[in-house]
Amino acid sequence: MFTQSEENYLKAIFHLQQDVDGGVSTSSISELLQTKAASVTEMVKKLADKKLVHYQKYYGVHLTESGRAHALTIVRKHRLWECFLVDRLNFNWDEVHEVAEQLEHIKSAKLVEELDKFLEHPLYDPHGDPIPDADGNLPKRFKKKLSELKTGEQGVCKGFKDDSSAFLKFLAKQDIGLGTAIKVLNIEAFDESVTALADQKEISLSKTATNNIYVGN
Amino acid sequence: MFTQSEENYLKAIFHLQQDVDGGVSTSSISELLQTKAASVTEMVKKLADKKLVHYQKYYGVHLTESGRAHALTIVRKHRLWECFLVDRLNFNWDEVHEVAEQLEHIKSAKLVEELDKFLEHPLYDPHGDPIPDADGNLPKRFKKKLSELKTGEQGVCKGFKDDSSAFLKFLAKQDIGLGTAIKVLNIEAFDESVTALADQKEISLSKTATNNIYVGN
DNA sequence: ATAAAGTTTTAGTTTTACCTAAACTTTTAA
DNA sequence: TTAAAAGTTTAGGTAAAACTAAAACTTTAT
Ligand SMILES: [Mn+2]
Ligand SMILES: [Mn+2]
Ligand SMILES: [Mn+2]
Ligand SMILES: [Mn+2]
Repeated sequence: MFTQSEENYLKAIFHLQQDVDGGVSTSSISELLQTKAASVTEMVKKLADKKLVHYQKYYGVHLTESGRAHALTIVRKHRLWECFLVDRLNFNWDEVHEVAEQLEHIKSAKLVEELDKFLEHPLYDPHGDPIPDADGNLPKRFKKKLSELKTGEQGVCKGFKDDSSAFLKFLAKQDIGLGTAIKVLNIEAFDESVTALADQKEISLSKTATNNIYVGN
Repeated sequence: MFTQSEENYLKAIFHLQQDVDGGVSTSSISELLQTKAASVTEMVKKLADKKLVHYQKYYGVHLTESGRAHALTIVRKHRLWECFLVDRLNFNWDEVHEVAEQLEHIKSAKLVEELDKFLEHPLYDPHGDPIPDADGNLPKRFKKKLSELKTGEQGVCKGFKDDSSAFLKFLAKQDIGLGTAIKVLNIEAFDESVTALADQKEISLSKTATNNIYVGN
């Protein structure tokens, strides 16, 4: 159906679309996919020919319904495979992403649905990211950040904006994971760094860190 | 490390090597991989540059130690994934091959070893083909064919030479699978077709069929 | 309003893995 | 033993997906 490269572009555009209101820029795609802007322009034209994106020269792209639907199937596969790796194969949450990047391109409708069944239809992946169902419906995502809590407030860790291996390893070191209860003890006026109680333990988190942690109750 | 295409060539040469004593011919590779002979010649030169095969113009190729080692890792992955699909995801044995052709190229040493552990170190895949261990050691393969049994002899089905979907579906229809006991009742002098008792049921098998079924006791 | 800065597109290359057609080598069989 | 057939390699080309360099366009800042 689609090439691996086309799928990577669709997924990238899907993710970038969530952070902007207008079209997704050539440069943001090239940055995310580690390619040059010129390569993006070329591919984007091909995707437009295939009616997967709307493309206005110089003003970026956005996914068509068909493009979005396909992007969601890739995201679904990526996150299901991450569940499999963590829940069944003893991978750590900070080492599944690169493998899932490969596995998400395996083409077999039956494989995805059987994997989903095998994992008992998980709603969130090991990083708290929602898994689209077979029809492309996304469970709600928690979008309140730890940095938005005031002194004395508390929340339960529901997901992470940055899921780089570096950040995930850092969180693991502080014993923060999905479900960890975090109470804000103090917010430093100077740099907005936070002193917090995470599962009884007192820790200190920079603004950069608190901005990348989603909380709920 | 290696491209998907290079891996497919290595695996093809590995499989073809088992049926011939001299070098593996360009045409046999091109037939197996559904490419043209000219493409094979090109790739084979590249593999020779990388010291994965020995290549003598006009006399075919054979794997070097390094080429064989890598071919074995791909075969290992292919067969482990087939086990996973059949044993854990409810795939039929005749629908796993194409998916395993994709999965065998996923690059992650940890994934292979964890999958092997998860499956409890299987020795044979769903078609009775032996799974190389992490060091590249292959369990013994049964190589006596059903067509070699004489009237009155019996054997237990241990594997299949042809594992095309068509043949596997045919076997399933006759209720023949790994472990099925088969007793030869009669061999037709005319075309060497066999009447046999397979798990109490009387069935008739062509020479083509009996040539593709391996038996042991 | 215009120039500078930044971004995007176009034009021209490269690499990989294929292809066809022609040339060459080996095998076969008259 | 030799000529035809069969198999293989070489030569030259294409398509996909990347790249660089340079031109074109948009945005921003005087
Ligand atoms: Mn991921
Ligand atoms: Mn994830
Ligand atoms: Mn197979
Ligand atoms: Mn098999």
